[in-house]
Formats: sequence, structure tokens, C-alpha cells
Amino acid sequence: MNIGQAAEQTGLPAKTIRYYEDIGLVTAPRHGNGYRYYADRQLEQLRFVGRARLLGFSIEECRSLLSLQANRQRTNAEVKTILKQHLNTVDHKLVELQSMRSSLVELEQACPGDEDSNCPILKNLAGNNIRVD
Amino acid sequence: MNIGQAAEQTGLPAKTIRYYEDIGLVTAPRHGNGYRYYADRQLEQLRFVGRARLLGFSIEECRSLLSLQANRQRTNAEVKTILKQHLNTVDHKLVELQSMRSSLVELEQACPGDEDSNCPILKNLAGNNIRVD
DNA sequence: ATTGACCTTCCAGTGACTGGAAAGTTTATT
DNA sequence: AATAAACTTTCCAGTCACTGGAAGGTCAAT
Repeated sequence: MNIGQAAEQTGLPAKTIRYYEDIGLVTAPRHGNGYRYYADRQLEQLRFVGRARLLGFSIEECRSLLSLQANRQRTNAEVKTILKQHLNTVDHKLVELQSMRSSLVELEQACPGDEDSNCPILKNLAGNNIRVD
Repeated sequence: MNIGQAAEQTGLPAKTIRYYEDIGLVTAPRHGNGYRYYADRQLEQLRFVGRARLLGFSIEECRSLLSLQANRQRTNAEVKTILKQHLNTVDHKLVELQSMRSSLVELEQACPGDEDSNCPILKNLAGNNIRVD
């Protein structure tokens, strides 16, 4: 199977699949004409990476996960450690985004959004903090 | 005031302040020796951008906000529109992250994290979905 | 023989910085 | 006055994970 079909099968763009090969994440053998050849093993690896990426794992984390999957001596603990670290990162991002969101909602409510020009949003950004109390 | 003190005053790294000038976001006049000179106006703009960035506004959004702030003909509506768009973006990201998080937590709970090698996390990534029902 | 759909590599751009090199300037110390 | 330390300048490269596009090779069908 050529890269186009592999893309179709895995849901990953062909460009991305080539990129993964470039960085040595998922490599594919070649036909005589230089075309990449995708068999079950490669498709599985690509789908594996695709799913891990959907969960937000970085490329380097995907690399580690792929290598653990290939290693029969791995332990559940090793895998779980990577997951926990990633979960921590996600939690940090969530806290950040939620704090942004609550500030934004506060500003949204403070601004009437009319044709006036005395915008509380700009005032806040300029340092005049909104006092709600 | 030179860039180092401006950095100290605004909390932005000098590198970042130079970058903002590079992209024409906040420009500063120069001393005779070529050093950038920061007066109140520039400091205010830098702090403005700094706060907007903390709220997650993109550089281009910051540019729009700065230009609205400089424009007396602006309306609250124009400012609020930018904020609402950004809030939408933040909400989308939150949904995505929360969905990632719940999948990750599920996987975390499914994996005992012991010295075994039959890892449910890897199984899930490989396509063997966890069945909880 | 030619069209069109593939495939290849390589280079450049994204966003928002950040690090580092090489060189000029100012300030402080000796 | 010389020197060293601390500042500043510009420019180039790297980050992350792709994505777009150009130029050219290959293959299947008409």
C-alpha cells in the first residue's frame, strides 16, 4: 500500500506520515521505484501515534510509547509514568485556560458592547482594574 | 529608560520587547547611540500587551486591541467582538483539553502501574478499546 | 502519446518567542 | 587612563508539529 492509501486508512495526512518518517518516528520500507510501502505493522504504528496525538501526547512521548510497546520487558509502571506526566501537563493547561476564561467572562460582562467608546475591557488591559465590590 | 529597565518595569523579557518591535507591535524611539528609549507611552503599551497575552490573546489580537485603544472613534462593540472571538477559542480549547483529560484519567485508572507488561494503556492506543461496561 | 493522478525531495512558513554569537557602549573600578 | 563588567545592538538559528508549494519522477488509463 502506498502513502495515499495509508493516509486514508489511518486518517493522517500523507504530509504528516512523511514527516513522521523524517523524524524517525514511523519508518516505512520502499518499493523499487522509491515509493514508500505500508504494511500492517506500519499502519498499526501510525494509528497508534494518531491516537496518542489525539490524547495530546507530544511526539517525543509518542516515541517513548512506541518503544515501550515494542519492548516486551516493559512494565505497566513505565507506561503509566508517561501517562501521568502528560496528565499533569494537561491539568496545568486546564488551570491556565480556566483562569483565562473566568477573567474573559468577567470582562465580557463588564462591557455593554454598545456604540460608546469608554470600554471597560480596554481600561482593564490598560491597568484600570475593574472593581466589582 | 533603556530596554533593561523597561523589561524590569513591565515584567517582559528584553528579548520579547525587541521581538515586539521587530514585528511592529510596540516600537520605541532611539537614543543617539542606537539604544531604544522607553517612556511612559511605550511602557503602557508593553504592559497592555503583557496583560492581553496573559489572557491568551494572540499577537494579532493584541495589535487590534492596541489600535482600538489608540482610536477615539472605536466602539465598545468592536472591542467586545474581539474578546468574544477569543473567548470562543478558549472555550474550544477547554472542551478539547477536558475530553483529553477524561480519556487520560480513564486510562490511568485502568492501568495498575505494576511490574506486569500487559498494559491497558498501550492496548488502548493500539486499538483494543477498554470496555468498562 | 498524453493526460492526470499519484509519488518523490527540498525549502520555507507558521506563532511567539528564546538562545547565543559577535560587536558596540556605558559605567565602575583600579 | 586602562580595563573589566554590565549593558546594548543586530542577526541567525532553534523550538513544536506540522503544512504549503515547487520541481520533478512514476504509473494507469485513454
